[in-house]
Amino acid sequence: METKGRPHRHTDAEMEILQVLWKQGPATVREVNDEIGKSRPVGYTTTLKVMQIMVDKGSLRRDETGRAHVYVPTEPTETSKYAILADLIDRVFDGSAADLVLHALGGQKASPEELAEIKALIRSLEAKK
Amino acid sequence: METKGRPHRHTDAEMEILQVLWKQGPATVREVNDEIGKSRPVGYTTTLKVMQIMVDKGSLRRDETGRAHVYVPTEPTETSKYAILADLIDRVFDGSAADLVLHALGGQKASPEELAEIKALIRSLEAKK
DNA sequence: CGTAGATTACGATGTTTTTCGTAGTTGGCT
DNA sequence: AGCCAACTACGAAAAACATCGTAATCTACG
Repeated sequence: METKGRPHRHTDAEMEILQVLWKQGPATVREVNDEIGKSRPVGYTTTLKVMQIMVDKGSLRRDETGRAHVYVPTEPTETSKYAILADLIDRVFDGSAADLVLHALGGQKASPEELAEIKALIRSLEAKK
Repeated sequence: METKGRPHRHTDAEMEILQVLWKQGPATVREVNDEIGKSRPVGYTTTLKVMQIMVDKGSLRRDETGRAHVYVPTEPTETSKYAILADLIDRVFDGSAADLVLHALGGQKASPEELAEIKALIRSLEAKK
């Protein structure tokens, strides 16, 4: 295959691991594997292997001081999330962030509190300009 | 691999084709291939093959009346977009649509008009409750 | 200090996805 | 009718991914 010009793109297995690291902070293979194991069976060495590949690719860094290496994403979580969104907006929503937002909110997935939060953000964006 | 319980998931090549069909409406392989060709080199039979696979999988339907078959997505565009978002919200934004929206808006990609539009939607969602 | 338990390294395998070549078909044109 | 250009069908190679087994390595503990 070819990574059609999307440098920040992660495979499914990689995304799964990133999620855990985002949620739990720096972690060992065992910790990540245990967490993934909660939702689906997966061999320890499978997780290890993918994490090693991610280090090779540069998407994870690791501290090899201790017995069990501790892994951490190279990029800040926010940076990754923005990149993933930018990619999706470009590929699916025709470049329109608003279109994506409209769809996201249309999918009845936001609570009143969340809607309020979003309104607040919009107000601050409008003020800032 | 295993499709970890995400029935509506399309591969990259499939997404690329869907995008063209979403943008241009029903189209022949040639039309789709020409469009993709604008951004990257790809063989005609490659596109053909993927589109045939998509017909097999049920994500495209085709009209075989004419010489060149005309393809169209099985699912409404909106349905697919909702599904893609739901998947992303689940996998990257921890199930929070609001979190996704916040990130999308934080990426300075929305114009004042768009923000107004979003506000309007929020108001209508709040009213509906 | 030697051994059990856990961890890392690495190679191999199976599956999915992407890619394309070749052959066969069809329709219009002369 | 016969030919040419464009199209479809199909198989198969290549690339990318995910998965795991085995071996080597380390460390803590008894």
